[in-house]
Amino acid sequence: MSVVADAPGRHGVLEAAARRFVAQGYAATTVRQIAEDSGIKAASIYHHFASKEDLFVAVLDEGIRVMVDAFEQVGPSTQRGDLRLLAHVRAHLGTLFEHGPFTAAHVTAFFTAPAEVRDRVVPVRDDYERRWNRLLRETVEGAPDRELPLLRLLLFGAMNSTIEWFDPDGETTLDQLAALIADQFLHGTTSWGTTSWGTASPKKES
Amino acid sequence: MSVVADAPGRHGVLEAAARRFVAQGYAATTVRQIAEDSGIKAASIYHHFASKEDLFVAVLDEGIRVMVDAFEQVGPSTQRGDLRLLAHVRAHLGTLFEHGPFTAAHVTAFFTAPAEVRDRVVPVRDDYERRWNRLLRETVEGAPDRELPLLRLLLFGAMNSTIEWFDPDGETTLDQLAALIADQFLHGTTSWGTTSWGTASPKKES
DNA sequence: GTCTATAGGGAGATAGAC
DNA sequence: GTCTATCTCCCTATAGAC
Repeated sequence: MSVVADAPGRHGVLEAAARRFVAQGYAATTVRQIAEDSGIKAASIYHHFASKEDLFVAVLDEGIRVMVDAFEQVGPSTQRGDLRLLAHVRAHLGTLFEHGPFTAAHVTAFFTAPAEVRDRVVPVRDDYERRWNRLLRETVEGAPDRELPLLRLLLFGAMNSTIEWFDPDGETTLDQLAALIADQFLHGTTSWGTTSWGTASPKKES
Repeated sequence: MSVVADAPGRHGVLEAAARRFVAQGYAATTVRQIAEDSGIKAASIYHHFASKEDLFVAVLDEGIRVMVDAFEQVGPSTQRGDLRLLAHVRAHLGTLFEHGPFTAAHVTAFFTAPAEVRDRVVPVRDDYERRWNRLLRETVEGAPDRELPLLRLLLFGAMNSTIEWFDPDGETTLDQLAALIADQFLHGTTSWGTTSWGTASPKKES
């Protein structure tokens, strides 16, 4: 904790804020802590952001930008259904563990914010969710259209929960975790053993 | 919000606290709010609980008790693999939506608490998680033993995420949702259509 | 078991110098 | 763009009467 960022300025503050929001939630994070992590004083935060609430919204906006970017970079090149879904699952997990703390804030801090703050972020979330609905419609065969949003919510639930227990420095790689999740989502657990994904290892505690 | 409980006393305080913690998280919830919802003054809270932290731990302890109770009541009567898992998925969803706000606090409020508070609850969580590991070992065929905890985490992620979007008063019943989740977990999404689960309907917003 | 009163601390945010 | 100093508010928790 309390690691001073290399470069201050607006983006340094934004990243320090994201890390604190992820670790402690919105309410438990103080502007003074964010300032200390950024290497400046609390009052200086207000030169970059009008309020703690605005700072939080800026963090979540950046988180969505990272997610949409990663989604776009997968591109339509991978065409077969299963591999295409796998590529997007891997990209989503990448935004949680490899592309800074901004996306993780959506998972761990979003619901710790007051409802009025959450409402300001919902519109940008919708865009990302629509991309996934479209993707599932094109890769999942058999499921009726009206159930796709619900299947997406279950897949998001499984993917996003990893932020609470997966250790990216453990035995299992993100590639293996993505393969496991994509395979489980598409084919379930009873048909196990048709593919081998290597060893899986969650953190010590739940 | 701010609904005054019918009966005060220790359990009234506990339930009011659980509701607030679920809705706002640990840090954003004040002892004054809990007192107001319970129909007493803030100072009176401290007659029942030594601190806000103790009150929070008591809520989570009760949440685990509800979960273990529900798990036990399913019993070993349902013997076929798929139906047995379905019964436990249904029971777990029941604790989230039908048995008071205590279990929901584990999903929405647990990670909003300071780490020292979370650590006090981890031991009681372990018990419930072990039951599920045992259940999956007996109902899921094919998966290697060392991957079962990871599959459990994915299933928990999917089940627990429902607290963020499922509307128990909507078109879909909890029975249908449980069937959908159990079927998806065991058989995936590509073999869809072999069973019909009725209409699924999440809330308006994500 | 609940109350009034209050201690003691820390929060978000602003004013104005440099 | 960052600082020091400070305002105002509300938090958890305690003391002691009833």
